[in-house]
Amino acid sequence: MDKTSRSLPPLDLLPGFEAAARHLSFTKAAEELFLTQSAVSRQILALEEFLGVQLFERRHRALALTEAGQAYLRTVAPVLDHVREATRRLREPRTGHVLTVTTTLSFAATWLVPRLARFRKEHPRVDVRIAASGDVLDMAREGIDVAIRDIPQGHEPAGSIPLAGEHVAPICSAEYFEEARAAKRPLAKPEDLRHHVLIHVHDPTGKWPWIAWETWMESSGLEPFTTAGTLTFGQYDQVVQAALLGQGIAMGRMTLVSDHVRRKQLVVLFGKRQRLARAYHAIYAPGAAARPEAQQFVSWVRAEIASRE
DNA sequence: AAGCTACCGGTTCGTAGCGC
DNA sequence: GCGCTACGAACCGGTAGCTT
Repeated sequence: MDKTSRSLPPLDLLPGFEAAARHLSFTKAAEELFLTQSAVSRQILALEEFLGVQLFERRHRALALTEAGQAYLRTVAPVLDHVREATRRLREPRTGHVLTVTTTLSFAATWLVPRLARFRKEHPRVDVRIAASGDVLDMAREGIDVAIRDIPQGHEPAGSIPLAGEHVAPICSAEYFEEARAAKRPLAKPEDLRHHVLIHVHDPTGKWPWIAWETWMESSGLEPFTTAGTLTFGQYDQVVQAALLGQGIAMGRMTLVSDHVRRKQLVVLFGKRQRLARAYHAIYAPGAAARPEAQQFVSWVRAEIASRE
């Protein structure tokens, strides 16, 4: 097979390329890879010859990536990271007590991470790894044991375990609530929101309509109205943080903010929580349901949620 | 199985260019 | 001039494939 018919380059050249691109130095790449500078230089030359494009601009006492080199690095680096991670997972001692959990960034940041120490206390032999991502992952391929996701009603995958229904309600910090009352701008009824700043999640693609203020207003039978201002954040945990700091009124996802409400740091406004047609579920990866640590983790999440509802 | 050969990927050593 | 860089030639050792 000649090189023009090969779709992959010689794979042993890629770590040299990645290291040289990262350090922008053949010498430093060589030190990292326990090779000589010359060997790295030859690897890069061989790769460039295979690809038919120049990856580096050789300058005096300096190295720079060409545009092609930058583009190639953007693809190659994560692939090598994946291979390294997969290799590490295969080679690490099989203690059987490492549990990898994927969930959304918002659930990880606002619910899971603050409670994880409690799970560790109850199950000190289980090492939990959190892979927070909004993407739907291939659990088997990514080495994930358990996923926690909020799933629309009717779309639950077979075997998923319901954890908690999702409710939303306007929330603000207790201090903000009191100050608003003292300033004669009380938060007694939904219409009072017009005198306050509303905190939004930046959602240009409409992925999370159920936590949009517009949806809540519509469901509450309110005509759209302008408010004193808006604050917008990219992630839901930032929304919660802003509400805690008294920067305005946020749309509270009750499962995620229940601890703050219980500690009276956050106040649920207008006394009414809207139930959404979606709920948090735990999903086991194929084969993971039989692992005791996976069962322990899911049971613990259920118990934690139930105890705070 | 043993020997030969070609090839590959590495090293060593030397060269050249440039900035300080 | 020194120190750092990349590059190239010559060479070495291991391996795969072929021949006997």
